[in-house]
Amino acid sequence: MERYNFKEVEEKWQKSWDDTNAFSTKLDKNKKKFYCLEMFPYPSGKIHMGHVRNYTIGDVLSRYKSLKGFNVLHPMGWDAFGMPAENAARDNNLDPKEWTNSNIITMKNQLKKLGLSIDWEREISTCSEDYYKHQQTFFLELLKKGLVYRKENYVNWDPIDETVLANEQVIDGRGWRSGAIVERKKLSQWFFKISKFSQDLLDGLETLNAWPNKVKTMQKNWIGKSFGCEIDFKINGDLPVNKIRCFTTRPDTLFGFSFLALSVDHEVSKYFLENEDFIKFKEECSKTGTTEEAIAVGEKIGFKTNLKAVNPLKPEEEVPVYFANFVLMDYGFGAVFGCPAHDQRDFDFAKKYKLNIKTVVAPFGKEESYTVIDEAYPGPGVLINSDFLNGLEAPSKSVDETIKILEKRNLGKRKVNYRLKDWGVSRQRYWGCPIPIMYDENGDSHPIPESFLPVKLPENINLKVKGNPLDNEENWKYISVDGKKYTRETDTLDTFVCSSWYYLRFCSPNESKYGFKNDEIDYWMPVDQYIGGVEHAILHLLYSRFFMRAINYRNENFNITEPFQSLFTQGMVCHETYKDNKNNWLSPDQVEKVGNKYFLKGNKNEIVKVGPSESMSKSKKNVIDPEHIIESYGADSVRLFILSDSPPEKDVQWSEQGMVSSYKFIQKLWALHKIIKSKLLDEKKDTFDENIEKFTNQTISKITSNLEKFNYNVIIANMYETYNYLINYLKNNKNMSNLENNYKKILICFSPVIPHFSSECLYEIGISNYKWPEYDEKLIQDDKIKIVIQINGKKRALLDVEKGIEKSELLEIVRKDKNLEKYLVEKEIKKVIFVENRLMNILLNE
RNA sequence: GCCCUCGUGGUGAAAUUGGUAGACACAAAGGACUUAAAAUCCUUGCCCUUUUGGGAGUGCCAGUUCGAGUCUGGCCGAGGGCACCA
Repeated sequence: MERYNFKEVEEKWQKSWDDTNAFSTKLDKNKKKFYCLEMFPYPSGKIHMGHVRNYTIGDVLSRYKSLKGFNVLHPMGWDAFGMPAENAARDNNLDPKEWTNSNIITMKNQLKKLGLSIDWEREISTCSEDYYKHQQTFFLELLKKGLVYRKENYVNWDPIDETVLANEQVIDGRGWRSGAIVERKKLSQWFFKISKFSQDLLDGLETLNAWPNKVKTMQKNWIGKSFGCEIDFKINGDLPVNKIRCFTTRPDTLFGFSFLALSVDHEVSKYFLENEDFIKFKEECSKTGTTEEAIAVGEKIGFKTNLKAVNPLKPEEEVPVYFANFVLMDYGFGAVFGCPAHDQRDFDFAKKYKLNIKTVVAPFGKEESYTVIDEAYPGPGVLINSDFLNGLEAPSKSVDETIKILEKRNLGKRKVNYRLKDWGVSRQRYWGCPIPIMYDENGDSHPIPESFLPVKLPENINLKVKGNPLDNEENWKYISVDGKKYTRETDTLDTFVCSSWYYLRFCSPNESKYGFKNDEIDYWMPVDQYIGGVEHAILHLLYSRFFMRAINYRNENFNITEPFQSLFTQGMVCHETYKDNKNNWLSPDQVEKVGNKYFLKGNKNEIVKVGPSESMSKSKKNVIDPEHIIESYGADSVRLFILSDSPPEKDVQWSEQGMVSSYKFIQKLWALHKIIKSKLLDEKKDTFDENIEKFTNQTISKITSNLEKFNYNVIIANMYETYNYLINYLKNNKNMSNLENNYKKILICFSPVIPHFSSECLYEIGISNYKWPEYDEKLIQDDKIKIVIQINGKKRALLDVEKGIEKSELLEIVRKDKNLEKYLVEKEIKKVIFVENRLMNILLNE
């Protein structure tokens, strides 16, 4: 038997697709469009299994939609700015641009070997001037619209390298390269006013019906709308501070007020800048990281002032005012009203500083005797110990009621607050899009004039400097405009900015004047299906949604608010982890499995420790190189395997055995193909066979609906079922006249998953132009069905009956059935539940 | 710590969306073919019964229902996100 030569076949078809630009797309208003987009990759060096999975999922969909007659846009590009290039370049004395571009070439070749139906004529790279120059235009447009501003913000500062660190570069509070203890430091930075659109971004979520609920919930929580009240607390003390404004969602617990906590950056802090203890305290606070997690987990510490805050509902009561490390200047007004009995964080703080803990909410039914002792009670209940508020249901009625009282007495104001912070886009790095701004001698910022745009990144620069490399480029740093000398902005833009609009660029990749053409985005946008990792659920997706609104804002020609119509978040590719006896990570190809035990390859004496299966990552060495796998088994086998084992939205375990079985399956399909082909050549074809007709229609129906629902793993099962059916069927059947037509349809159904194999087989039976097959609804129905008979809810029989059988008729059959007789004899039937074509449940009087 | 998601055989999973739990595959055991091995094919798969058959069973505990993997509440466990990785 001739074996299937995947190498030859795959190369042949890939070349043919390349030569004919088979997947290049043009705007065609007569055709319905389908824009399929997968999150574009960072060109880190080689593609990894996560890419294989992501792009296979998108490719299956694109090929299917294309066969369905859509004008499919399926582009690919490179998210090419970012830290890894800068680090690799710095460590190996390379140019980030060369490093990036050579990675792009490698990865593009690897993607082509997967047989993806990509329109490579639309390839873009965010680090090319052609791309980032438009981004500078957008930046200046947004600046003009008042959506960009400058403010001070904290960063992770490495005092040895004199550089800003990303959160991931801070390991256990120390800089990853220098080992210095990382400090919080304030820097003046550029911000996008995403908070202006808080409500709009929240409302927009309601329209995204084809997004996973979990992503919508995450974004909703991220935006963090809360209803509450702003309260001005009267302040007594020896400083010229009369009042401090607070936002709270629980004004109803004011009678449990026991301290007021301020951020160390609160304006009141200006009176403490000469206080040595306060300075020390502030330094102590700066050691807590900048992440929310670090603040939440870290110890709560405070600095007591001699100020007192007055309880607005009980003017005779004064409580101390503290500075505290857990209060953020970004949220509310940088001041928190502390009610320890009903907030765990406040409770911990109060315990530590021995402050009053007064219970003001009791769970329902415990109004008489309830007191908070060991932990805060944040749940619902009834207000107690609260004077005129007593008895109100908390928080459902009490919050609203309290706000009314505060408003009436002019002590507070109803307010909606959002957690969403403005987007800081300044990065103190070289390898990013330059921010088109310059500063005059007073330090005031000005847009770079149009005639000086784009601002190009300087080349051949020294990356091994302290601080920001661009800041050290004396030849680049200064610009002279109209005879006046300016200093350039040396920060570059966050790479999330690049990925916030790239999907527009794919619509007009060659437009040179502006980032996109209106008629092209009008046709192609929105993206019909966006596919990527759930790790982008919040930031990238929210930033993109913001970016569309920002361009839309005061722009009559731009009508997009939601860029991604449907979203699919795929799971990760996981593999077991291995360690040797010195606890060093081992890669799977260093490990050998004998029986149930794992050994170091070539050394049966050293047992390898097997760890849990985790997302493939270089640091844990549990990676499988897709290129190597494609070479050994072929692209179709890899595509088949990566889809087969788990639903695409869940994590999948990489398994060599699973991979081999996919490979074998293709070989079996090839053998089947040869049998069918020989039957087709046989001239005696006199019988028309209904069975295969019916089977084919059922298969088309199943695969079509599973494609629509992203049940790609089930499609693979459908493919196995199809093989199992056909191989048995052909054993027992002579030649039939309708074999070719049915086989053709089956091959087309397989083609989105295994395009090379299917193309070759279709070609071999002489078919080159084809569409997605339709199925006949009448043909997929069975006349005979199996119906479940339950007695008192327990399954007792499975009966073969005519489809559509009536309740009374079925009951007669049941009564006569020998196996069921014993249950029914001498019993009275109380009730019969009948679900047509499904089941009958007979309830007996016991 | 906060937010989100997910728990079904030895393993990955399927289940017409409240109606036959375990499709399809991997692994294992037994068998067939073979001098032998590989490859391939067949059978088996929790407990009781020789069989027919019966029982338990979808992380744990309750609840709703004629009926729960699916709905509700509580608990336990795993994973993801937490604003400068992309």
